[in-house]
Amino acid sequence: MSYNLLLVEDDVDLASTVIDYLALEKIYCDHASNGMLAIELLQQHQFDVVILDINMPHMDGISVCKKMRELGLTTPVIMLTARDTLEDKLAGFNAGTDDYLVKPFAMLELVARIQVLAKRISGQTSKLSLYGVELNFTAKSAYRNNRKLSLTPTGLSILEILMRKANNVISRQQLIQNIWGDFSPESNSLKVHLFKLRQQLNQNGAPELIHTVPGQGFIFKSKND
Amino acid sequence: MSYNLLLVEDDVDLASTVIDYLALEKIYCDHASNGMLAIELLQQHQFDVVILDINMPHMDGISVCKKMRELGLTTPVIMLTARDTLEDKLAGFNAGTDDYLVKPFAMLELVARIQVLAKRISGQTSKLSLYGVELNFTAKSAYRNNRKLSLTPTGLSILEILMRKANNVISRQQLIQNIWGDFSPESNSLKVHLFKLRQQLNQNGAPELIHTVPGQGFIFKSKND
DNA sequence: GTCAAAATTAACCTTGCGTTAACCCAAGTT
DNA sequence: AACTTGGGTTAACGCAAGGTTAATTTTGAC
Repeated sequence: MSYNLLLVEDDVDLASTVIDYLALEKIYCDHASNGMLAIELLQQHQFDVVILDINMPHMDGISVCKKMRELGLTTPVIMLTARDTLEDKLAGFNAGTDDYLVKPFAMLELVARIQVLAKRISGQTSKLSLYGVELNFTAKSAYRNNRKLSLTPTGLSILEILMRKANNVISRQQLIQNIWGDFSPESNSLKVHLFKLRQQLNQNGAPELIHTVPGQGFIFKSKND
Repeated sequence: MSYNLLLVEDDVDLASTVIDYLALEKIYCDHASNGMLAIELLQQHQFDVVILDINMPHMDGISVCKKMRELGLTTPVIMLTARDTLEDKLAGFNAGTDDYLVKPFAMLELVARIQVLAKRISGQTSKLSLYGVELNFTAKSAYRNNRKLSLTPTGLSILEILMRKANNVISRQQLIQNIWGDFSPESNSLKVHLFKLRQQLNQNGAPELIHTVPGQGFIFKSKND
């Protein structure tokens, strides 16, 4: 998995050290040497995470973060700083940062924290694993408790739709829309697909995961409570 | 905004210190003294964030977190620990934690980090919570004191209408208008719906929340005001 | 063109929501 | 006291939504 970052850091040497290291981890990193530029780039491109140095001339990291949030930019932010007093940290969180890392830090810790944030945002994984159900997109296969399910393409896509919105009710209409697009079968096709999908999922008495919410739709979750 | 946390910590004294402090911040915190119990509680209830001590007998925090993720529990985790080596941290992130805080830590920092994680969740699930009644729009379900109510679509929408205008009287006409639009049933349908809704809300002697204002309509409020 | 897999259809069964009507109760009116 | 009015409670019914099964059509690989 490769991520797309923005590093905001006025110290060019430090910046290139970080960028080079992250490149080894397949994390690609744009660089902005000041806050103004950062805001501009953020408005033009989509980043997974922003790494923000606090101590910068002109516009410091706190202000950049505040400005971002004011502009409605919700990209996760990790603040980097040498200052580790509680006051500084609170100022950071107050400005809307998601994480706060004190220099000197280990690159591996930065990478770990980047991954946590990036994973949350981009649901773009090739595998989806939830409640013992594993969905492998590249292999187009699904497992429950390590037992392979035999699903048809539509069965698989129904499962995917439900799992991606786990714990959310999906209406019949939404399902139909997502599977068939604007025009769809006229009869109980969906019902049959759902039935067969559940049949596969619930082999040997495994608990139901696709719950019906009468009059509302279906929901993928562990227990019906 | 009030959050609902689970603290997993075997040291009961420390636990109650944390819980008491968080209570001041309007953060309500259940307590599990061991990993097993934590997993069980997590499967039964919906928490915004889990605070997980790493160093516990029997099942340590790392294992608890791993187990959670295996089970598909995506609740954000903050690990608390006295161990601050890079290895320990990486083990934590590898197990699927969202944040890692080294003891001793400032309560205010913990609170700040809780809020960051909780906010991210609350952005994903839209809820309305009032007087112990929780309305989850994404799951289209309602709870009172964590007990699930079985409501029909109309029941749910009546509850929603009343809760959105809590402490205001809603006339019958307004209710009918909002539920059925311009043309509506001719008989006592609304009465029956209301009756069934109250029946669900007031199970095991819970105090009435939907009060009748004779000749005016209905009002959602707690008794003592 | 054949064949198997997948999708759709139709028919039927089961569940449960919404509506209705009928009845109950208390308070106010005549 | 009988009647009216606003509201609460209950049971019954019809119908739509959902689930199940089998048969038929479509698709796509060979």
